Amino acid sequence: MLTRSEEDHIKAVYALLQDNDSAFTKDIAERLRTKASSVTDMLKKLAEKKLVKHEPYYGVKLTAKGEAIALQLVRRHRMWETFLVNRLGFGWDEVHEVAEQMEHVASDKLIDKLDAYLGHPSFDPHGDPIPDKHGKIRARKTKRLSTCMQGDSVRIAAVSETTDGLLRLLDSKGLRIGSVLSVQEVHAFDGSMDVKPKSGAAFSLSKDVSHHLQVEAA
Amino acid sequence: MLTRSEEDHIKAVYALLQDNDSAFTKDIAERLRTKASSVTDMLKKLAEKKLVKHEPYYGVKLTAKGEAIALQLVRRHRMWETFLVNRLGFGWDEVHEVAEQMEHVASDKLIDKLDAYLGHPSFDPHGDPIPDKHGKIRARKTKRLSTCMQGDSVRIAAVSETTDGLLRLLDSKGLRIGSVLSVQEVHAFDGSMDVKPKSGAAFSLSKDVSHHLQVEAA
DNA sequence: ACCGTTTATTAGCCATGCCTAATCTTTTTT
DNA sequence: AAAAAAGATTAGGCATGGCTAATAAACGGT
Repeated sequence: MLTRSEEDHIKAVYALLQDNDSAFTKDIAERLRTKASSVTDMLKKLAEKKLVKHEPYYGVKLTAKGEAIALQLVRRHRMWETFLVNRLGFGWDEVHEVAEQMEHVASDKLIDKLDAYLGHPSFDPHGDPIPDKHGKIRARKTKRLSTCMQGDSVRIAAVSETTDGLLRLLDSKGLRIGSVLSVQEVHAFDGSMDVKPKSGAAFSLSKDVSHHLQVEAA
Repeated sequence: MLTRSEEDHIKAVYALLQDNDSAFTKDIAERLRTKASSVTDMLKKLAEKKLVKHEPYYGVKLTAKGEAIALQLVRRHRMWETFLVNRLGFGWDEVHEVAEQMEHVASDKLIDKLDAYLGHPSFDPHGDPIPDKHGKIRARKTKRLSTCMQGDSVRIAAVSETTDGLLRLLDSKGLRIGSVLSVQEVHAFDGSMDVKPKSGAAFSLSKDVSHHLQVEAA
């Protein structure tokens, strides 16, 4: 059995490995609102359990076993988010904290039954893929909106940050998963871009925002 | 904020106070599968927080504040049990452990929404009352089947023990919440009684069983 | 190639929540 | 009433998972 803290560290490493190919002590500490020295200790412990490969001073990767655990946690987290939004009527900006607690409830049978109850969803309310029972993630070819060029027409597939602020900003502009928009202009100066939704007036998005929007060709 | 262990101790005290008018260190320890000395430490801590009144050597009671917390925990526990059985299709003998974990998820909004989603249930799958948002418990006039006399006709209202063994035994005899049965004979020797369900043949129940069946007049 | 900055690690401390063993209290037996 | 038993508390120890301060390694700019 893993402790809650061990699970949190594995999840943090997994999340960081999505963007970079090695995870660093400092970033893990920041994510967990803890200190680098605490993280070093935990990495040592997880390395002994063969869940991570830790090269001191050079960052950490997950072993196959560690990744499998991370995928289960991601599965549980996204499944509960789906339940909270689709069944209980929470807003997509309200569910992260609660799911963070629920994901640590350990029962395979529970998640299997929940999966069936929700109709075996492949994506959570933020558009992120839900790993299946065996940890398989349904592949999609998406890219960041920030990498798109003038004239591209795209559909929003996922929002890769679950802070209240970003989600509420999208709500206020009428953007949600599935929204289709075309890129009007990209400003080299600050990376901001003007986009026009299918119906409605064009508006501008900062690079901070477009960077976190995963889109697919529309 | 309370820790998980603090919550567990408060719940144990509450449960013991249902049957006796003071809770003892030894019994709390047994319930929590821990040792008496650990319980003493925790009681001291809870007493400082004004959640229990602890008279060393003479047992412990809950303060109003402590009882309010216990009622919230009971509410969460029974609400999740209801969800697991009524929505996810778990058997009533399978849900205790999982609910034990889920009850520690802290979010008032979550429980409010779950309450509405389940249709504001007043009783859980074992027939136990679910305290409302303010901790009020819907009163019923029930008694233990073991206190009934020959000729009484009663309906099973609740099962006051959530061990797999008892629940499966009831399942095997076709007994569930709402079952109606009449008392044929009570044996003074061992306290066992012969009962006859509305439809079907009579059978015998040991005192261990009848003691845990809460019934109301049918 | 060196020096300063950034990042990691180690060493040592602390709180929590558990434990065992020893020492009370209270209750029960004789 | 004294002895024994049962139960509760205290004293002291241990593992976990945090922390700060001190040290070590890697990196970036000159």
